[in-house]
Amino acid sequence: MSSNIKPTDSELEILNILWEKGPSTVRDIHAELEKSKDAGYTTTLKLMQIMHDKGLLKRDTGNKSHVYTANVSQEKTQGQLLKRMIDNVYNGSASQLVMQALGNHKADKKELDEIRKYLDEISKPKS
Amino acid sequence: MSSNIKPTDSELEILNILWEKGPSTVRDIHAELEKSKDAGYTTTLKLMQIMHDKGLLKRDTGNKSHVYTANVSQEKTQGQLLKRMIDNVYNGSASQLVMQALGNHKADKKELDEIRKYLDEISKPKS
DNA sequence: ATCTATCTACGAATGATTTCGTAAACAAAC
DNA sequence: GTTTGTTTACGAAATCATTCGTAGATAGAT
Repeated sequence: MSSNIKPTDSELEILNILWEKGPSTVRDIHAELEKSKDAGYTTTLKLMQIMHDKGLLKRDTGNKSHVYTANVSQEKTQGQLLKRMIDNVYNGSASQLVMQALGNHKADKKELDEIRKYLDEISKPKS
Repeated sequence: MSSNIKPTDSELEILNILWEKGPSTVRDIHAELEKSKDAGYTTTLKLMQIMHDKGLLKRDTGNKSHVYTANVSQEKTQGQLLKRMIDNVYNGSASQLVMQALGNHKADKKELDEIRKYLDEISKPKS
């Protein structure tokens, strides 16, 4: 596999911002990060440079301020982390994870209905 | 919070074995671990000593071979890790995690029915 | 052209995890 | 009691993530 994604927690914070906001400079990301934690600017810069080295980000160096973009999709990353979680924490049982997620986080009625609908859909033999 | 559990991957492997097998010596754990990876005996020992220092394990030093037991429950640990995952990876949306888990890991019919039953149960106003 | 702001690059310190070698304690067998 | 094998304890190396200081490049304003 060329793609075995395992971002750290800090890297995930940055990816989340990039997924939501789209292409951003270090300054942009740092401004967002500062809302919830405090870190030095060069810390954020270094993190993003490392992520670029790892292939998690790509960047456009055309301007003075480089513009970074996520180089991994949100869905694929979520999927990989989820699979790791199911394997390592739930011993391979996705349904057990699902039930614990439903139980602990009291989704509201609308969400539950949505899930039910989704269940029906994937149960249908024909699309 | 006295309990903010964040075991590393290696620590989780050991916890999984202890949860399944119950109280075990370092030798026991190491024998299990060797089935899937190779690590030195003293590596396993050191890991378990650190886990004991952290409060993840408790131990009985009565005999020559100390007997270790998990000092955190499987459910609580799963719950904490799951919550962290929902917050950090799914931006707080449990239902989105659920749907991706259902979609990617094609649970079989029996599992799906089980989940549906569970859904109905937690939807009921009265227990 | 010079000054000022900002940005990148680099290197190093810190801290945590993982690994393992070595020594000392211990028990069982001889 | 001495040897042999197993166990614990300790310390240190190797790796990785995180943090930040400093230097040099760059663009814009005066």
